[in-house]
Amino acid sequence: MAPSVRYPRPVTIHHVAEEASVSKSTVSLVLQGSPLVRDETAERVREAAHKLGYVYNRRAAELRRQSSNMIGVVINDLMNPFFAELLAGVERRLMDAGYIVLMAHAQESPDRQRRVLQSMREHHAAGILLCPALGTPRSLPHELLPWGIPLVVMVRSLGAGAYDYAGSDNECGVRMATRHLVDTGHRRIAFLGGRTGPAYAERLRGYRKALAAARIPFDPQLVIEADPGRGGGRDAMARTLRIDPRPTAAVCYNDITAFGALAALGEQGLRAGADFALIGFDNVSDAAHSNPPLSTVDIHPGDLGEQAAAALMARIAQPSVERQIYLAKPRLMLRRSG
Amino acid sequence: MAPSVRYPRPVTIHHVAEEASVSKSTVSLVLQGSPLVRDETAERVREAAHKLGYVYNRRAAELRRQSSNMIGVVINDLMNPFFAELLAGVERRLMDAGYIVLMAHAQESPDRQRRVLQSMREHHAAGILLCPALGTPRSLPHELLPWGIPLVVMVRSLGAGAYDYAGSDNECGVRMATRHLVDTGHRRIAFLGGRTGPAYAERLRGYRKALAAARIPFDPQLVIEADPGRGGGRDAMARTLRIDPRPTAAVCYNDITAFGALAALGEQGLRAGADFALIGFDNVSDAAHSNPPLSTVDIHPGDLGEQAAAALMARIAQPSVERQIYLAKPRLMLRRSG
DNA sequence: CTGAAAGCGCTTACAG
DNA sequence: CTGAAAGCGCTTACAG
Repeated sequence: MAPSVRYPRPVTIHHVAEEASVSKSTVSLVLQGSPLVRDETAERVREAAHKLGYVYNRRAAELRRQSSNMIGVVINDLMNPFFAELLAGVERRLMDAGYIVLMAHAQESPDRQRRVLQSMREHHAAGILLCPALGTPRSLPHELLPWGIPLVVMVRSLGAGAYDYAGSDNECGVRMATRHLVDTGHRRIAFLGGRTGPAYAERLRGYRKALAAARIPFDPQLVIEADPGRGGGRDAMARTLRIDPRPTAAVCYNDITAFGALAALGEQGLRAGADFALIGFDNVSDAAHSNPPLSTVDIHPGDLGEQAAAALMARIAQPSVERQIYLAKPRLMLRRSG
Repeated sequence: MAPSVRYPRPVTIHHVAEEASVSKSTVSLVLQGSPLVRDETAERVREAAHKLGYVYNRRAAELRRQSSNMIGVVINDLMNPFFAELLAGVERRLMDAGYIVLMAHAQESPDRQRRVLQSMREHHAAGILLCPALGTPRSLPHELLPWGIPLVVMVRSLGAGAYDYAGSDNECGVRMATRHLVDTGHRRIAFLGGRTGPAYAERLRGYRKALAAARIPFDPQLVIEADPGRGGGRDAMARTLRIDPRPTAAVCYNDITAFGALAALGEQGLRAGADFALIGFDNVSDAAHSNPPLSTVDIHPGDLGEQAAAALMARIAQPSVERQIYLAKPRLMLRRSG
């Protein structure tokens, strides 16, 4: 059960009204900056409020007017800086617009995710920004429809369905990266890391398409699955270096996978860039300062979060707007690694 | 002004009561799992609630009983994985205890911080976990006292004052790291990165004490100030390598500073560990997979967040408990870099 | 064991 | 321009 705390009785508009010798309604009006109240009266009310240390009770106000300025945002992998940056972008935009965020970290657990969603509903969130846990049923957006609370899905697509979405063009991004590797002379190019999830399939497709375009036969041996994290990237690279004939380049599922791969390369005394070409995906801020700095596909994580927030706010303002799909346009960001 | 959204009229306990042919009070009772209601009746009520798609209005309930299960947490630098991990720990513990978190990213702006604090107050947060923005007045905890809302300060101390605090033993951690460097034969040891803030002073002191203990004269030229980030670490290391005679080792203000330093080392064709010994501070999860893996002072970021949350919950449960101070015990985590 | 009533702190027509 | 009254959805003594 939810824990609770009691507070000392606060000063309310009632007390302010008394102090200023007006009615509660008048106080409420001036608090809302209504022009209906005479300046002189308004000033008296404000002074009384200040004198008594009045603090607005937003919960009471929102209950009465059936509104809310809280937005639920659920993130599933805060350990990945990509999501931390996404969250920062979301929060920045929302806060600037006067919202406050109810944040939950579902840790890739669909069950935990379900619970926080329910909790956000009970708290009357005005909208929800969801970056779905791996394994989230595709029906989720549809299930939330009757809740009547605006939703935008971020980063991980949930298949066809009439929900707003903000993500990146995964296929195109990886295609560009792979093609760059081909253009710089590589033939044995691995696809490193990742394993499941909507983004994985799209990125892998980009890899295959670029290969096909260059008439390089697809070799399943070169797609090395691994946990989509640093450890996974490290393992994946270690395995890659044992393949015979050895690949000379790789595009990674995401930046942190690439960081792990950088570590593995270092362990073998190999230098990314010189001895092995490596490209990541996301362009988290760390990428500019890794050893060596990572070439990557830039999808502007923070900006993506801002766009998602903007889409949600648009949906809230106008529930009937047509379906919004924002796909960050990937840009190849070449640094030292590839 | 805060934006707002209207919702369709929801089904309330009133409707459930009608459907189940009981009074509102009875419905409320069964919703709370009270043993005062006959099983048969309770079951009928639950069925009615389910049938009508009733959803509990927590706001209304909390307004009535003057309680809250929302905890405000303000983080100031989400771009630093240390804080992201801290946040994840906080959230994990809080959610498991039935709370939901109101999260804000003040981005090191005391003004922004002030606004979100105010907003959390208006929303009746049951408690606040604050990792203060750089430049936060030391009087802040004292100013919040009359708010009557439990507060625990995290990571960055705000000087003397009667507030709960969860952080790490900075001085001790850096002393251990410096001493390790001394013990492995280094004499010219730099202190890299950081510039201001409470943690900076403490860490620098640890460095000086370790030097003093080893009878190595302190050389101000070897403390290289820089932004406490990756870029700063990179610059700082570049500058360090130009010092004559050149230092052979460094302890860094934090892990991301060390990551930047790793990059700078790589640019010069130097290998951390072999050519230059480097130790970080925090032990963020990336540290295990950097190139090369980073030796660092482990203060268990996630755990620290959990402890802070636990302290807050203890304070909420018992407002009169004596002052709580949790200092993570640092452990030297030796990997490849130093 | 269950119901009628008051009240949490606000807003919002509606009179005047 | 200002006040009295009803009501948002719940909980909680208090009767019965």
